[in-house]
Amino acid sequence: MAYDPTRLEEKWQRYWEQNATFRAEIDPARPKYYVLDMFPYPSGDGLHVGHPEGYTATDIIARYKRMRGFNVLHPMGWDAFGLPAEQYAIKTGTHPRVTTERNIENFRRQIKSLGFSYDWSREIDTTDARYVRWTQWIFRKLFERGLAYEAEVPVNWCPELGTVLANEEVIDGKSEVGGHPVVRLPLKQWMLRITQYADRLIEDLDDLDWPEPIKKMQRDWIGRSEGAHVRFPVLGHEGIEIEVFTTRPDTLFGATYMVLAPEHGLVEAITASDQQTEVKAYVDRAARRSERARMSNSGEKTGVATGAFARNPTNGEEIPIWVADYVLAGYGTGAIMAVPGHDQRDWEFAQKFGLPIREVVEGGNVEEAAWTGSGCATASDFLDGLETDAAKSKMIEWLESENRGAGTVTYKLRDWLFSRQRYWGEPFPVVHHEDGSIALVPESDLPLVLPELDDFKPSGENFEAPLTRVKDWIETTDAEGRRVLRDPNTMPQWAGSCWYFLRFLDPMNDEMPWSTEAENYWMPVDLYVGGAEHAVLHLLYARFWHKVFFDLGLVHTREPFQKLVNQGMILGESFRYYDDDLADEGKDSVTRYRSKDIRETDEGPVAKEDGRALKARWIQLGEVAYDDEGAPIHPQDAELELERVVEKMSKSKGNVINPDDVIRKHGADSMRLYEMFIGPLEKAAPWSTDGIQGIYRFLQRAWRLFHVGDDEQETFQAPVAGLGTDDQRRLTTQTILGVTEDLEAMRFNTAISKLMVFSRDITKDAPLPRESAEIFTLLLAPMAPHLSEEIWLLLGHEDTLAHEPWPKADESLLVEETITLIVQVNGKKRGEIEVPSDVSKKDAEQKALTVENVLKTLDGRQPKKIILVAGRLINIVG
RNA sequence: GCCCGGGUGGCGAAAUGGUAAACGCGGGCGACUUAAAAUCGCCUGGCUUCGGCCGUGCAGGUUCGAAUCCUGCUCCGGGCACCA
Repeated sequence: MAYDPTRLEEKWQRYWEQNATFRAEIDPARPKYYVLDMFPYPSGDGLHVGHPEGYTATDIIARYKRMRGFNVLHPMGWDAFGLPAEQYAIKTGTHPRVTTERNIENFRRQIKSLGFSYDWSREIDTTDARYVRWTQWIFRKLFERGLAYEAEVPVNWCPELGTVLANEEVIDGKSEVGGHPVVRLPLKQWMLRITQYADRLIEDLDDLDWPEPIKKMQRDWIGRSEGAHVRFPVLGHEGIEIEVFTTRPDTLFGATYMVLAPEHGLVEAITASDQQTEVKAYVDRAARRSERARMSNSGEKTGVATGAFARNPTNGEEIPIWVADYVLAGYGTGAIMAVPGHDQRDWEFAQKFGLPIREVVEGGNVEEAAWTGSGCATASDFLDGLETDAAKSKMIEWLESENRGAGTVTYKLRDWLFSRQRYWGEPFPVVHHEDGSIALVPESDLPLVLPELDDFKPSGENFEAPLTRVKDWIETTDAEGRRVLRDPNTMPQWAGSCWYFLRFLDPMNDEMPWSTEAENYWMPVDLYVGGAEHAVLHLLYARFWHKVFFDLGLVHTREPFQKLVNQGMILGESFRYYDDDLADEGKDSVTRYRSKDIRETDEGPVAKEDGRALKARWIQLGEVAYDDEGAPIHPQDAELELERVVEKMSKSKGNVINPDDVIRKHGADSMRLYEMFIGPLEKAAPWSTDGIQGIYRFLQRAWRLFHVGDDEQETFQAPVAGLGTDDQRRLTTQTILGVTEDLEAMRFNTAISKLMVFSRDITKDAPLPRESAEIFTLLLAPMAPHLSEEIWLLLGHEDTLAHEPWPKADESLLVEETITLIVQVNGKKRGEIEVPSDVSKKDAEQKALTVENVLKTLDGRQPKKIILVAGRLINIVG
């Protein structure tokens, strides 16, 4: 039989399933290894080639670790609540549950077709009532601990989506999903007190084996800063003080004015009567300006004086109080002391409005720019002469002893806005009493399931969730028969993914979310692989919940994910041109442009010729035509040359590769190997339709190592008995060492290249020996499991190779009697010499100096110095 | 603006102080074939007066020796962005 991936892959996938080959059970006698993928949201588009990249990497590690004797937990599931299903429901009336089930079905089929070694008996679905029950159970715990609370907060309301979004889900004033505009308004919402864990979320990063940039992004996101709170009394308003936060208490003597954010609560109270109109106008305007507009002209400072003054507590100076939107209401206290000498923003503001600038730290020239570095304090009374750090401490001491302020820590991280005005999510397990108090739904009543609904539209105008309309669900009675209201909000999609890695440990448990026994054995996750887009959101939220579980005694590790790897994106090759059909009318008179005839401007692409506005267009991958030189051209217009662009795959760009097609044509093993071969896992790389051919050829060559005859009449040929020649044994040993090292370091691309070298050279001078044949099959198995299992069977083994021990290398075979040394003169290669492997420096030198080319280059000069690098080279300096 | 990551053949890439370009794609030549495909073998950085010379974004530096370490610049990708 010729190599027929479809036949083999179906056969072995069936075998693994029927024999439960990858079922994982707790076994205290063996070391465990938990390897996890970020589980997918099952979208309607199905899998794209990007998904299997990370899944293949974890699968190779899972299979490799099994062969190394580990008890491997490798599960898969579905993060299935989410906006797309709900939006599809709004459009078509199809219930999200129906869409979700269909999509899961398709995802499962596709993922299974790649032959991953998941323990499917542990499959979970976050929308399953048996799962939702425990998500709600966890919410109860959060509520009981005071970590969940309701608050009237300014939220990001997205009219288009009809819901609020977390700060993290808003990018440049637009929703991360769909790019719809977002406005700020105050609403009552569920919040989770993640800020209480801010310090631990920073500190515990230190011991994690994560990419440094991801750790840094998390630290920056939490944004811890140390400083002081200082209270400034307002003149003429007995008892009113403005509290500010500063990281530079050492510059207090340089504070020459103060600024309140427009939203600050004291603005109205302190504004002088003759400034009322102006201040009110400014505040109103700031409220109307979206976050985006405020940021876009960040350079230009605006503001207005309140006419009020405050007293600087250190020197008694009276300083003016302004209102300006460069001070953010949500950070610190929403008010600042302005030190224009030593803060660039204050400096710019002071320049524009003619406020005094004073130097209180030496080191710069405050006439020209703010000096934000450290230095000796000056013009600061009792701080004079102290270095910045000492001055800070001294000032905090003074503030505390005078009761004017105190040292403190502030974070950029806000509490987590945890409710959404959506249908397709977990309902909150709470009821609201008529007196406004909140009670938890008793544990025995969980899960609280979603009521049925026909119309999924958000009721946009009142900022209400769709569930508000289900009166007979919302209105209910509690155990004592009192009328109570359920909460119409649902949890955000993050809720399910905050703890799914724990549910995998014990997915059928209906007594507890997971058992202590399972948690003790399996946790933490040893390897977690997923996209870098989850660097802050998912990973921060999941770490937060995990720490709460730790405090509750539900888990025994501080951190859930010991090692994290971000896989790079697989990019697509697309073919672009431009036209002037801006309104997409498809009219006949459209003019098309080659990429070289356009120019990018801030407003978008324009024609170089006449500057008219253009729109980018793409030709679908399969429809591109080629001219005689092989250059891509428009299928209907041979004159129109297309531009090859490597970019993220998307439907609109026509560059999406469907894994089903790839598997049909070349098989799952080829797909797996190709994705691992195109480059380092962490790096983005373009999909190449030609490239997979090379991998397919390699697998065919591997197959033919064990077969004779032509395509029609190929029969298995058993390897010859024994260990083979010395060269064969050496090559086999080198391959074991190389592949093992590469797999340990997750360098799959170089591991594959070593197997290619083996398959090319092993039969060069002698037929394939059994020893090498078996070793090769086992080394290839984690990467191309279907092909390897079939060969293993042909070699006469009855059982799967999934639990065969990993080959051991006999390193003594690598020791050679003679080696080749490179001979360099002044660092340049001039020849080679054969020497005994334990050659002395003297002997090597003597021999090197007989090489004709070396003598010629030296041209009679005496060697000044000789460097011998054992086993590699000898360098003669002369 | 600030902070990361990166720049090596026509392309994906190897090599992290010691022979630059392993492995693969693409291209060329040859074998097999009536022919083609498939397969197998060899060649494939540039220049060359055939001795060599040049070559890892650019300019310097450290070193016997630098893609690798250091300084400055440049371009590309990502993150953050008035956080006091």
